[in-house]
Amino acid sequence: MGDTPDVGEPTLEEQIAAYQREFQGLDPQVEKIVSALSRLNRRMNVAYGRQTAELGISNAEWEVLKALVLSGAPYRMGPSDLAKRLGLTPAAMTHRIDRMVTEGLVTRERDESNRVRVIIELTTDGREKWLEAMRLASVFEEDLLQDLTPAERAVLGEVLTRLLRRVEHAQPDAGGRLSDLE
Amino acid sequence: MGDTPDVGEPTLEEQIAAYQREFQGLDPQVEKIVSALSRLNRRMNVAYGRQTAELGISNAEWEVLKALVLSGAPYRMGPSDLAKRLGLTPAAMTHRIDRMVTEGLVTRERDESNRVRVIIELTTDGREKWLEAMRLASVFEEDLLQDLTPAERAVLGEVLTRLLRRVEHAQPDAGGRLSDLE
DNA sequence: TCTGAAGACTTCGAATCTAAAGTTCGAAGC
DNA sequence: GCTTCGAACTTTAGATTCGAAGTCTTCAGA
Repeated sequence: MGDTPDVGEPTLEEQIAAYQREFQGLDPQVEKIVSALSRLNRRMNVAYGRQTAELGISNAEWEVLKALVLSGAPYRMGPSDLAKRLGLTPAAMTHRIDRMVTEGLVTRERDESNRVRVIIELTTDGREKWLEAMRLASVFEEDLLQDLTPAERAVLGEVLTRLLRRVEHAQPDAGGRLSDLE
Repeated sequence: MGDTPDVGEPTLEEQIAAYQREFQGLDPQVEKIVSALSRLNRRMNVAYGRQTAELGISNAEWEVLKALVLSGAPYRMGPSDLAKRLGLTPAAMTHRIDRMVTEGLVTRERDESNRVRVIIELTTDGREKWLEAMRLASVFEEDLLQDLTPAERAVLGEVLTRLLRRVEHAQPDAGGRLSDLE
């Protein structure tokens, strides 16, 4: 359980070695960074999923609560805005909202000034759930970064932000060769 | 659709500010690192998805090809090993293999020495697809890290590996408070 | 040999997502 | 005023997944 989480999964080092063996001309350092990023994110999502499950909500529902809270008071958004924010189709958003309404996490009502629009609003209960989830998540995150020195944290934050900007601002056929991502 | 998962998405800085506003007692630097990690990974997966789509395979199929290639020649694995490796249920693995067999990426045959077992083997075509996908992926990854100095790459790789180890070796009720992750 | 247990895979049903078609409402033009 | 177009949301059909039940094979013990 603790020591060998994934029975079939090779260690990061074994995986890098396998890449070198099967695909020539790969920079091991680049592959190490990319593989570690991917694995780290996967593990973190598993951890978040466990924590939110303890609160009786799914990871999907947590995403919706997060979007609503971060939009600021009065914690209202339309389904299509939520869908864009979460990267879902409007259809999936409709269903997800259905569930969350029956669970009392959000309310759905028509906008009286424009009856085509629908307003999704966070309930007090939904906001409480988000706060509880955040308390768990923040403890987890602090623990995760516990062994990093202040200097390491600073460098990590700066470098990751730079990489993110590079991916986000990638222009097709411009400076870099990165695909257009928007 | 999912091409623009972020039309309504706030910038990283805006999101950190929103967290500070809605949840007291959060370390902005920790949140910055965690948020950047999550976003970066999401963008990268979108990019990988586009590249594999160009080759006529899905991201899911790419994962299977990767597991088989990295297992080394003769590129054979059983369905349950593949399922463990990919984090799927055996049921999902059965269906995914079905598709890939009809597409000629892998073959499925019974193990004659133990007729309960099934052997999934990469086809030449499947191996070619993986190689093409790797060529695209490696170009993307090199471009992504292009602006990082050698020193930054070294620190990033080392720090990410350390974080990964911390998550993977987390002991319930031991040194850290991280939950058991598998 | 026979029988029961365990293992490996598949099948079945429910849940969730995407893509596309459908519905309702609002706004612009004739 | 009527019509048409477009926007916002919902509905429907198909795909993929998980959890649980089912099938087949192997192995150990009576």
